[in-house]
Amino acid sequence: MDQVSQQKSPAARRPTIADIAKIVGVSKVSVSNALNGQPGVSDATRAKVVAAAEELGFVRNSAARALSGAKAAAVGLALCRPARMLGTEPFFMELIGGIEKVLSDASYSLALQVVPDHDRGLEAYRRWWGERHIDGAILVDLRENDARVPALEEMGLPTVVIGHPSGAGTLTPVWSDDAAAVRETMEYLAALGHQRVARVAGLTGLVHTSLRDHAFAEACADLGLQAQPVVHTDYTGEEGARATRRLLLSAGRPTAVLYDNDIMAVAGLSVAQEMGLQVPRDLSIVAWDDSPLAQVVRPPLTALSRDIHAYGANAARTLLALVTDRRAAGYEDLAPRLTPRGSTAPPAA
Amino acid sequence: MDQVSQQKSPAARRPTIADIAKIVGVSKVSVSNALNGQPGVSDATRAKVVAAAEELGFVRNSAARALSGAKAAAVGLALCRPARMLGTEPFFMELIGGIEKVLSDASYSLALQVVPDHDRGLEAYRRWWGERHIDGAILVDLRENDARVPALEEMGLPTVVIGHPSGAGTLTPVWSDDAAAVRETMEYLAALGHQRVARVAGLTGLVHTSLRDHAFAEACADLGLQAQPVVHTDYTGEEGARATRRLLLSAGRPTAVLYDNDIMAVAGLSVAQEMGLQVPRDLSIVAWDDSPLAQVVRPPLTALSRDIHAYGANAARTLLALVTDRRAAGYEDLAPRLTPRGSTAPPAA
DNA sequence: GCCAGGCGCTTAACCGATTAACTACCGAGA
DNA sequence: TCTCGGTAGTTAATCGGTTAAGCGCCTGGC
Repeated sequence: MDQVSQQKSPAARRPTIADIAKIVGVSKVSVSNALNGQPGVSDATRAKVVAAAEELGFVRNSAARALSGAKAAAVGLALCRPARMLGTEPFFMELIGGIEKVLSDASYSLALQVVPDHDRGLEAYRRWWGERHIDGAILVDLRENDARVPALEEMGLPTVVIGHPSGAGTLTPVWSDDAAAVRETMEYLAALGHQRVARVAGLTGLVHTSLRDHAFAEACADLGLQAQPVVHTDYTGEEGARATRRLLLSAGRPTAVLYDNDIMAVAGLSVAQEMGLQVPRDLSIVAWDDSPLAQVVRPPLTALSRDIHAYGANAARTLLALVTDRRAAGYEDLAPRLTPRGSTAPPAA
Repeated sequence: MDQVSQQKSPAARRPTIADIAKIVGVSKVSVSNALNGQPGVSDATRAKVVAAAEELGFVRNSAARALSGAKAAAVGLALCRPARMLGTEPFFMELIGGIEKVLSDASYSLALQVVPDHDRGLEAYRRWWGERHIDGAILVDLRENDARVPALEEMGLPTVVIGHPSGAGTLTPVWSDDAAAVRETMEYLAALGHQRVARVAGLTGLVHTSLRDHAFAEACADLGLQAQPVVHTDYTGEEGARATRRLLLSAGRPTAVLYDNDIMAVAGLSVAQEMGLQVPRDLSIVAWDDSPLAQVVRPPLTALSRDIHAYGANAARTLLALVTDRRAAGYEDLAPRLTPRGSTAPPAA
């Protein structure tokens, strides 16, 4: 009786190459070769094998395959954000969409984990790599002196860093020239006649934040604009609103604000309107990252648009190359381009 | 020379239980038992094994483990959305955040794939399950007569459906009572004195859309409100804006609109303001799903809020129970609750 | 007529862990 | 003294594939 209960129900057993081999009347190896397009199998045999596999509904057991040294056909992404912040940012969903597109065309899948901090993220990468769940990884939210970079280098995990080469160590970077975008924006605002431009930035410590901070300060100096405070936030609408309120109440308030994402820009727009300021007459607003959101508000926001989907796709393509050839060149994507809309104009008076 | 090149570089080889066995001087089996907390190993031996494993940086090869019948410790989610729509909806990111939270606490990971349509989604589930990559699945965007339901049933893949039981077949549903939320909202609007309430709905064919449509029609009838058109959209701000424009230009325009998500509600708000209507004096707006976005616009939007993070967490918990015990009860989450804010008021005259 | 070489297929060994079955030993109870 | 039972370990077989090596057989070139 015990033996019966230990036996798997027949329906539950999934067909293996051995089953196919028995049906066709050849060895396991021939079946394996036939199904994998390896040479050494006659067309007739191959056809019979394929037919039998089809009929049995055969699916490769990738565990067994992996055990014999095959690829995992997956890459990992540990997204390090407090859960609360995830929903608000369109950026990552679009990025993931782009990554996914390329991966699934190559029959790769994406292992995704949302983690609260970088340590947990590193842990996820380590586990995936150790367990051979993934062949490569994508690193986002690059911080200055990011501890994950040397750790991943040491692990030998093929990794693409979404972020500036300066912080990527020997890992392969995929990035866009944020400094150029800041410069372009500042020149545009200066040309409109703005003298006091403020910046509502994202998290300090992130490489791209400080790159933009830098470029912002430099542009102010070069263009002879008055130094305005840079306010750092956590990217949420709430903090964007608070930062805006503070800026607009300060003496010598700015006539233009550059926001580090569109959520904050929209929040800032609301605050300005609430305070009785007209946009763009009294305040010009520029959003970093363009999304439908930036276009549906009134006035529609002048934004630094970039094709995030393509950005993700390029990262995935680079990673696939890295996984396959063990090496790949970094990739510089297009710089975000300024898309003027109704939220920017010369300052009144 | 050929032999040399075939040999793996020594650094690349990862330690196995055999290596540990050799060091400690016991058999592989004892190492396995020691590391898994199985009985039959003395404390002294166990300690030595653990120490050696630590020192070697041993990580279990889960492929080998899976081959011996272990769980994959992962669940799958094929997100079926055109890429373009992903970024705009906070819903899924929050949902995934909630799912992830529970999964990662249980050391499970999430296999995510973004697919263009349901067929490709089903394909992904089939592949994952066939390859033993996942132990269970989560199904979202449930359609009426969804072909994926019978397919997953037949595959025997433990699945939690996020959606109403009526469409889930024998799969385990996790849902919330949308009809009740619609009723509550309509009663509230009727109590404010609205006679003409319109609805800007999501995609037709989705189970929850038609449930809401139904509840909407029923509530109109019960409350003696004038029948107003229901406009179906693809959830984007653009379509939300267009639908709103159409509604506001129609004869006997509505005094209140219920939107199926917050993006469209925000877009609708902008359209109304653009057309010179005051919200809420001339038009009341209610958004389905509350997000920071709904709160940062002016006026802040009255919304049907629900804890999406918790919703995802409950789904994941249910799935884990299903995977572990091969059975689990469905779970009805809290109905979305109406959160009145500044966008609703009695209609002007 | 002999050998080289390619084709189609086979057997053997292996990947790294798990489970089953069996052995050796020690102490306690009859 | 013999047996029973439990502990701590062993060896062998298994999961489902892949790779390496080898074996007939046929063809073609000299």
